[in-house]
Amino acid sequence: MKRLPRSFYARPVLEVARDAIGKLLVHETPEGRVSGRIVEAEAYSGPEDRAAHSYGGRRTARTEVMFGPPGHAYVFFVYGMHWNFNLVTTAAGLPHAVLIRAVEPLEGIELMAERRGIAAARRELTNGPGKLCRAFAIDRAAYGRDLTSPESPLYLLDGPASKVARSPRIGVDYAGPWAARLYRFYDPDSRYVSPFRRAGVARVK
DNA sequence: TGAATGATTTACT
DNA sequence: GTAAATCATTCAA
Repeated sequence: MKRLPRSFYARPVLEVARDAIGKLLVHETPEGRVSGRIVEAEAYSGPEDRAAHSYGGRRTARTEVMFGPPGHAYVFFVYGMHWNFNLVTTAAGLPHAVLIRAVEPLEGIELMAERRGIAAARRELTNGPGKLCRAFAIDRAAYGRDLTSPESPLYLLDGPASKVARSPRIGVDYAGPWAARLYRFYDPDSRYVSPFRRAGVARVK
């Protein structure tokens, strides 16, 4: 299997978010190799998107990597304890990114369980953006990493075709009309999709 | 320099 | 259902 090339990331952010479902996320660390099938992702299209960190063209040390070329990792820290992992997409100068919200564990499940401090069979292993970063040991060190570089221990592989459903994004109620947009993509058959607002997903306004 | 605040998770009631 | 945990980043002064 070959890691996904830059051309995968260098497309409109909604296409990348949709196509990310079913792809494989791999992280090789000294403790071992972990991988999983991406089952949930969200598109963020700053500077217009009020829900995006890059809204209004806000260019800071944190958002800087989103203004660079596609195929790099945007990793940020929230709520004082959780890391979130994004794919930088589209083109240099356009701060667009795809938040990876959930994966289905494939390899290194025991290592993930150890990092998470729960049983390997639990879906809580990787069914949320903060949880999967903990299980995959993704943190500040991964910020700005080129996912297409042969030397990068963190990368994406092609994966089996997947069903894809859409919904509004999670946790961005403050974003006004942008909160209603169907920018969240997920595999409706996966048990590892994040549990937030299960009922809300069916809510069609 | 200091205060406010999250693209969340977890443990409670 | 609600609330606490906990701190990097941001913005005002």
